[in-house]
Amino acid sequence: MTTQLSPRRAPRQSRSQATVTAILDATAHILIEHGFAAASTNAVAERAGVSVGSLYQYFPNKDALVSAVRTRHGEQMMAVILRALTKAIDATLLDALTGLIEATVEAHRVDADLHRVLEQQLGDMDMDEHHGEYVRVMEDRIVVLLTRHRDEVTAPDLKLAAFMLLHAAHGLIHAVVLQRPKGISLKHATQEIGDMMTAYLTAPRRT
Amino acid sequence: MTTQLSPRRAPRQSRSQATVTAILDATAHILIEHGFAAASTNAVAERAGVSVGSLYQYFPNKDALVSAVRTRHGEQMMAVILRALTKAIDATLLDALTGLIEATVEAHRVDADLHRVLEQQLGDMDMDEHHGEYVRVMEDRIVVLLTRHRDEVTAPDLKLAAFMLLHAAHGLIHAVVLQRPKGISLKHATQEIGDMMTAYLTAPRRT
Amino acid sequence: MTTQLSPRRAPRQSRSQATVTAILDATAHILIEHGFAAASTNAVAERAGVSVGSLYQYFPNKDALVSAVRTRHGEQMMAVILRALTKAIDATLLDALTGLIEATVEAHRVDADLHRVLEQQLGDMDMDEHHGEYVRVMEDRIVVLLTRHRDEVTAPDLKLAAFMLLHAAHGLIHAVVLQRPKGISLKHATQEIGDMMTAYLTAPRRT
Amino acid sequence: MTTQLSPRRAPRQSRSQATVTAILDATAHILIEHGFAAASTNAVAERAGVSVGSLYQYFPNKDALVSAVRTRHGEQMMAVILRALTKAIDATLLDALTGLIEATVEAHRVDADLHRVLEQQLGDMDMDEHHGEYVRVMEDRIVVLLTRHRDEVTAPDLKLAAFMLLHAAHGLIHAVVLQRPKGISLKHATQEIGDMMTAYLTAPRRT
DNA sequence: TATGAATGAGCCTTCATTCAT
DNA sequence: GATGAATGAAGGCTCATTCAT
Repeated sequence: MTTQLSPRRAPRQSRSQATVTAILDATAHILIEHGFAAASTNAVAERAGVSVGSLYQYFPNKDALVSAVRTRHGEQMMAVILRALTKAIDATLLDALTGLIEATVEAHRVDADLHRVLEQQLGDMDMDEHHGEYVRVMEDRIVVLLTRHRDEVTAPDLKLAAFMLLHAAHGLIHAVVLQRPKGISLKHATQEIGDMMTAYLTAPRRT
Repeated sequence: MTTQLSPRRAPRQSRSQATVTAILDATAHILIEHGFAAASTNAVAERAGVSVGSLYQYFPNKDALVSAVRTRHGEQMMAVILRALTKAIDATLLDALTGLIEATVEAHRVDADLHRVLEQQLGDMDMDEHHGEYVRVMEDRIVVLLTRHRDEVTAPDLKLAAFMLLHAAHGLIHAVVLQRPKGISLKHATQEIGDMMTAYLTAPRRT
Repeated sequence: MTTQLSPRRAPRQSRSQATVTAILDATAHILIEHGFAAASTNAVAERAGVSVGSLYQYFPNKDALVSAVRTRHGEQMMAVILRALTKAIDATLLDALTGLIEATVEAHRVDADLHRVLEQQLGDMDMDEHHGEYVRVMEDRIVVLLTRHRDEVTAPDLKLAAFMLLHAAHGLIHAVVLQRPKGISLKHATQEIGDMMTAYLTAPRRT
Repeated sequence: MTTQLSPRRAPRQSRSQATVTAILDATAHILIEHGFAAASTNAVAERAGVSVGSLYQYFPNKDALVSAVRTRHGEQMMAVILRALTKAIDATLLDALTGLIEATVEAHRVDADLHRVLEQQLGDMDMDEHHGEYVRVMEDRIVVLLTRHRDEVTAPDLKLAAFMLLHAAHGLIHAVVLQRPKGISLKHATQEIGDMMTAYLTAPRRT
């Protein structure tokens, strides 16, 4: 999780770091504004204000470039979410869940459009080596969270419960953030998701 | 919901209908087996056993072709789901939900690979004109379903509840069907999703 | 040795044959006039009066194109030489040798410039799969020729003698044809080569 | 024939001389090991342990670089051959010829691979300004040699004889060294070439 | 002088689309 | 209508060469 690629406009930043960042930003921007098909290496280079040659100095090929954008985006999202997860250590189950959901919503909002584009166009390539790991990490963390509140949770299988939580919430957050349904405020939606999760976790179970 | 995409002349299925179907099938097949990048119009035409020229007789351009595949796929999924919704008219709330979920799982399973590929590569194009409509139709139907069981449902806002149901279930079904997590049977997962939905709908609400 | 690619302006010649020939000719021409470096696929296509696309309809890649040019050239040369070899069946040894040399000179003259360019630039690629075979065929034929005149030939090892003949003559012919030394007529040179070969073959051997 | 390609300042070998040598060596090495296509200026510079910038300090462009390699190689070969020619001053004609052939074989063997690569890729460039001169020098020397043995030589035109000798032997040596034919030892081949040359020079001439 | 990041023309190749047959 | 050869814009990528440090 060594995230060095993220924003950092601090004192020293090598020339090349700046160039790499510019290229990554340009790629993301074109991806968002014009889609994958328009993200030619020439277009990216031009928008980044560098030559194609320079682009290839830092990325061996186009796939690596898109991959890097995806990695950076994934790292940013994970960072936000894990921070929330850490902060929730001593909270109520509901508060913890709410915090996690809010963080995830926030993470998706950071770069909602990029997120949308990135979720597409990956099939061909390596289908994001990191994505699977992220999911696993989050499932584990949620299991830890649920374990800490074992007495309140009626669900027998915590691993299953974590899986359910994660993917139900993800589906909802996606719908809320990316489709921006009218008539439902983000705040309200977040709360409602928390309610659903809580209901699921604490509902009386059929013996 | 059985749609005819093109001129229809002969009783059962005209010559051209057959050609269109062949082209659509070929496209879907290549999409599934070799991915979007391999789905060139020439490749599609060859696999369909027609000339590129013929392909362009029925589809103005490649986008229209992929669009048609997506539309057909969407229609098939909708057909399955709506049938379940209709069948569930007189069922228990839980049975109705379970039936709906099962149907959705089934719909996704029908052509899981195509579904996956299709979820990618849309950004550029029209982002599925129909998809939004489908979602709306389903939300409406779910509202109808919930209304019929108004007394059991504690959720105050049925439109919101429908939204929640739809997207939470969708996220889960996607995860279950497309990622095929080990250790969780499809049947068990379906049931668990039903439980979550029920728990959400019938949980005691804070006043 | 099925040479179908050679000049033939006879009655029926399919459209594509003409196109292939045009491309091959264009390639040869550029190779001769401007060298390997200038023989870009685009340049070749333009000179051939077709589009790059068409070029790639007939040749999978640039290497295949150059390879085809080389093959065609080789076939043409072999045809000339083998014809001479066949014609020499009943001739004197000296006449046979002279005929062979004349034919080889002629073969080299056919497209001396192309020959020169082609002798270069092959290292990278397959180094002409055919070239080795050609050499072998010629050595064999020469052995046959020498055998027919066994009594006149003092050289003990005919295979070695064939090797010597072939490569000595080749070196000389190259020098004569490609460097066009002043002061030595082609005719005279050819005769002198014949003399050298005869001298070698019939010289008294140390026991 | 020891040539200094560049500014010379320090007594034995200046700093830059060493750099030039390193660059030349690197070029030759890459040419031999990976072929012309791989010999990019960047690759050469890297292997030489200098920067591209430095490379361009000593060679105005890539052609000049390859040219220099060719020149150096040619000089080395010439040195070997001329030494043999000088040593043969008082020898028998046969011994002189044999010595010359052996030297030439040796010269070709010194860097057979480089020789092979260098024989390619010249068309575009200056076609070796020196090569022609070398040939001329050698022809002259051979004429001198033959003159010294005028009584043994039946060939009337010594210039022509020298031409014949040079190019026949060259063709043979190339075949022997570069193609390494199986079944013929280098020693045996050298001897046979000597025999052919002698046979040619001393054969009875038709009046 | 040495360095090596930056440049960008140009190369090979693909593929959506057209149109003469 | 059907065919498929032909088209050529555009894309990914390389590499000789330059120039600010």
